[in-house]
Amino acid sequence: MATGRTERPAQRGRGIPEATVARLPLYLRALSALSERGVPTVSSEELAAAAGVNSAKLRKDLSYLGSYGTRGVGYDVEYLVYQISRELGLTQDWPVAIIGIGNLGHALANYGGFASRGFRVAALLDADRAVTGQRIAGMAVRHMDDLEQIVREDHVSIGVITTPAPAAQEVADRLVAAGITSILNFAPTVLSVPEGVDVRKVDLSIELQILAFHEQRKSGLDPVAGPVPARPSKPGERGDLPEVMPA
Amino acid sequence: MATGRTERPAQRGRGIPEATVARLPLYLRALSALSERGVPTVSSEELAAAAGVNSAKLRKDLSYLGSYGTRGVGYDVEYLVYQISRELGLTQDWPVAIIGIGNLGHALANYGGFASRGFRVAALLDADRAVTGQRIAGMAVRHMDDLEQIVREDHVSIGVITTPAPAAQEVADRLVAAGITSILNFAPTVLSVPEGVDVRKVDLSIELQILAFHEQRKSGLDPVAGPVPARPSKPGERGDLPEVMPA
DNA sequence: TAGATTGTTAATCGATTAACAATC
DNA sequence: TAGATTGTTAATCGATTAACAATC
Repeated sequence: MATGRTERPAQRGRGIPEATVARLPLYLRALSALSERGVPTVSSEELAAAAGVNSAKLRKDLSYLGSYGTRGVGYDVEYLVYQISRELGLTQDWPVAIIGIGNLGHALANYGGFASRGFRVAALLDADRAVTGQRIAGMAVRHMDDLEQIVREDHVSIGVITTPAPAAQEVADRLVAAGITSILNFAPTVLSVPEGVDVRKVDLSIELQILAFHEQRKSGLDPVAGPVPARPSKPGERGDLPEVMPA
Repeated sequence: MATGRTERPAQRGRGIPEATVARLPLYLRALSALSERGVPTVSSEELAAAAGVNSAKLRKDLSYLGSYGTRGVGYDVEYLVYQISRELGLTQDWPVAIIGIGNLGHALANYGGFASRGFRVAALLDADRAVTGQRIAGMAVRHMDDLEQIVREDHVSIGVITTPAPAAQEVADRLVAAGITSILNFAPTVLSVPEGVDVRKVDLSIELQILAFHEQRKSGLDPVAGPVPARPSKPGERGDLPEVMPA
């Protein structure tokens, strides 16, 4: 193999920080919008504003991919779209399987945002025979029994779990056994998976709880409604009297 | 006001790191499960395992709330549930409005995970008269025209945006104007809001893109499909020939 | 008392940011 | 050339982690 193969800029390859990877899709989205508007070039200042970050961070992030800008000019929109897409692995199509066709699975099956970004919903799966066979978004829902076959034949490497929480771990185990190495988990459970399998989670109620925390600070009140549980008494402390909580 | 009011442990109050706040809901979920099983106490090691973090991080996180454990014993499950709930502001009920009743809004309206965690879906709203009036999860969908009234009367402080992307900013503006100060945004857009308004976003396709990035590294291939856009020529460089990309 | 486990310290690591030399 | 803007450096900030004294 020629030496050129390994002569990547030092920062490329494995070395892209996770925080940067997580922002690349934001840049890509902003760039796609510019591309559709026919904008040929964009400065780090403009692109950063469109993506909702500051320009120093944007430039640092892009520098991990290489030197794709032009000083005094900015970045070529199309070229940068391509470079980021390639870095994220979106120049190929990723077949995705959705497991658990309840309300959320149903919504995701119909979600247009996947197809437009290099993902293809290859299969909808459910364990309930009352659901299998139904047609959703033009696809028949298949039974979980077909999982292994589908993964094999359609080269599915990403699974999306939208089952109820109690079923999620078992589904994850089956996905892993079938050869899937990336899981997007919507069930509110911690999944345990072997090394080498990536799990990302989306938890709707966790996001709300984080908002509630900040909302509480804003309103200034420290509201305590309902009974306050007794602090468990420790040996050496005076008894079982519920102590007054700091208001 | 008595001085005791301000004698909080130094680390309490404003000082809780964001990363810690984001993990408190995880601990709460794990603790709730333990509570339901009737487990009276738990060690940092056990709780950390249940929440999917390491125990040093868990102890550090909990130490920001106060000293609620007992050395040699662990944490009282019920007591810690209460303390975390209080810190997150979940001892009160948060009325939530969902705006945009498409597939996703529909799914969220039916999502049980909200009610069980101190949130109450107070209203479903849509701008489309073909949708308003429909009953979903036992509630009638109201028209956007009623937004201001609903926010006022039901004391809604959290809005969930599940509209298509092009409508999201306008909806956010109206929510803010109506007095809402926390927004959970599912639309794939960067929202601009005034200081003091919190926005959190959930973007399904971004999560998939992050998975795709890592998936690509695993498979080892650096697949380039389709045409490679020409690198924009810079003055001083040789012409417009598309350069060969690093494979 | 001996064993267990917390709460905290301090070291390390990674991410953010401002500033500016390089260069178009 | 002068103005604009990148790419990079270095300082700062925040988060993670191991280790262990405190203490139940």
